[in-house]
Amino acid sequence: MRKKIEQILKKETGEEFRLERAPEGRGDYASNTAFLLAKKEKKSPSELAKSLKKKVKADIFSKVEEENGFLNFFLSENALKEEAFLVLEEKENYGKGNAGKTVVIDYSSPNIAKSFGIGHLRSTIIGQAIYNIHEFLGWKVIGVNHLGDWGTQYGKLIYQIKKEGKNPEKLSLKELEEIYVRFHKEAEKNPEMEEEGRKWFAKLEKGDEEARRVWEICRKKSLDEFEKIYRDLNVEIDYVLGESFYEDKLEDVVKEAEKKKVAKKSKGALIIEFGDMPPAMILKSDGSTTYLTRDMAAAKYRLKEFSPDLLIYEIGVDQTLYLRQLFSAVEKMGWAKKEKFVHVGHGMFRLKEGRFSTRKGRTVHLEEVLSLAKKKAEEIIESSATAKGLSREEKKEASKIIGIGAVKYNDLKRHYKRDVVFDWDQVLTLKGDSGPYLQYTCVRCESVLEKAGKYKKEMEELNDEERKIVRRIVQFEEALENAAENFSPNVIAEYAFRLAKEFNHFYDTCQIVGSDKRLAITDATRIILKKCLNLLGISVPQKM
RNA sequence: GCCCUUGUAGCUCAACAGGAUAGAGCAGGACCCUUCUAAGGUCAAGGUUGGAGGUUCGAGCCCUCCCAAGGGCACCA
Repeated sequence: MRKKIEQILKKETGEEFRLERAPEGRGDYASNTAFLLAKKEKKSPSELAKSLKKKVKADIFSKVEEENGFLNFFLSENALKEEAFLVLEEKENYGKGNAGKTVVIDYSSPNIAKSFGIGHLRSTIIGQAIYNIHEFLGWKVIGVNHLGDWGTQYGKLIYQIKKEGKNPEKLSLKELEEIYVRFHKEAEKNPEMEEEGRKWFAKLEKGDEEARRVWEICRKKSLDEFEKIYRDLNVEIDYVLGESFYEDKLEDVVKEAEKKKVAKKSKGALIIEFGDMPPAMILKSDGSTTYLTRDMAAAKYRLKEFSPDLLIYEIGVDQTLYLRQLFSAVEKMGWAKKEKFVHVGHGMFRLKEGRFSTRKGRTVHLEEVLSLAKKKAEEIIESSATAKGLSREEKKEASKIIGIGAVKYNDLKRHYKRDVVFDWDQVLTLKGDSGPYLQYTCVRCESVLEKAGKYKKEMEELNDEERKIVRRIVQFEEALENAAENFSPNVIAEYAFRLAKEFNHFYDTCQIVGSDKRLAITDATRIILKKCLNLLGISVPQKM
């Protein structure tokens, strides 16, 4: 809608317009074009705005006003209605794009031999939302789970397992994590253990049978566990291409880097220098590879295999420097321009008391969060009047959808960039600005529509309440676009919350059943809200 | 030490390119269920956008300095 109007305005006035949402009571769209022109032409903005106003004739507007240099555009009733009917017609396809480009998204990417911590939740959920949004806009999207399944840490783990004489088959992920923690504790006193760990990783890289066997077991166990969590979270990642996948591609990368003189020797290791950043290593002095070597191989592979227009890395902000180095290294190698790469660096979870720390026992396991959220939803659903009549099975299913929705939304409503202070009360909120609030509003629409039965797709004159919601519905595409451009699912979350809030107010003040126009508005609201939630990876229960 | 990021109501967060009166939720206060789902709604209260300068017709957003917090800086990933 906005783009359409911008085009019309350009045609009629010959000027570039960049519309923004108008403040309450000042129409539907506003423009500051006159101010921008005023600077260039040294004229008064107000004068310019007035002369621009005269040129605008499109009947998509009911009126155009000039106020202190701003131009305020009021959409005509017809334009609004037509757009609302379009929603009803196209349903869940309303707003679908046809970008025709390809994007590879690296997200979730947990480390193996560790339980899935709350830390990986953000990458998983935000990554999936960005995936959904791009897909809906017509991108070909390839999701990659860059599993952390290779590296010295597994040498250390194998060493410690052997030292403790444990049978890896019988260890749970939690126990593996504990063993790894013990290694670090002991290594503080015996630094030579670090060397042992590195040796075992070198063995692993050379294909040592024993090292290989233990590693395989750990990997398999982790994958099984992660699968379970992904299923719960309703997340499906197209490819699991862990770091180990690139094992046989690393030598080529190293050789190519040497040949192209991108890398050079330093203190027995092989490094890449950048000038504006500290150097990074691709080969350690003992000849084993690093994280960067594998990520370079991964980038090369993705570029070749998928020919993407864009590569998104949804990884914590603590990796910012590292990823800048990676993107720069890829460019130095001549594989792609670094502008093709984007790091969506989400802020880290923290506790009020400080950082999460496995060693200090300050951890929160995702499983625990999800099960508590489900439990709380279950309690509310039991005491809820509106969920009466649900069977026990249905209640259980609904609590699962609601609990998980709450956890996801709590994460997605924030701007990805900022740290999150982990607070049980907030994660488990089922009221107010929360996932369940949106789900509830959706279900509420559904319930009203069901009660009303069929309605005629007609709309007579809109009153203020009705108009307000239709205006909001029309803004959906803008929110969607904004979310995609900035890799910010929170824009959609916020938009959906606004719509839900306005709808609930409308619901409270207007009798819906019995009015075709109001039923049409309710239906459109339902479609858009559900779409928003789906894009965020949140399902809606039948009843709640 | 160097580099990056952040600072908005008591708490947790929004604010779409630098735009008009800075918006929500939670907590606390006063109300609304014999009308369509009260996980809802209404009203009131809550702010010198960390501080000081500057640029601009206009600054939470841009620049400089200061303060505070977080993160990163070669054999972890």
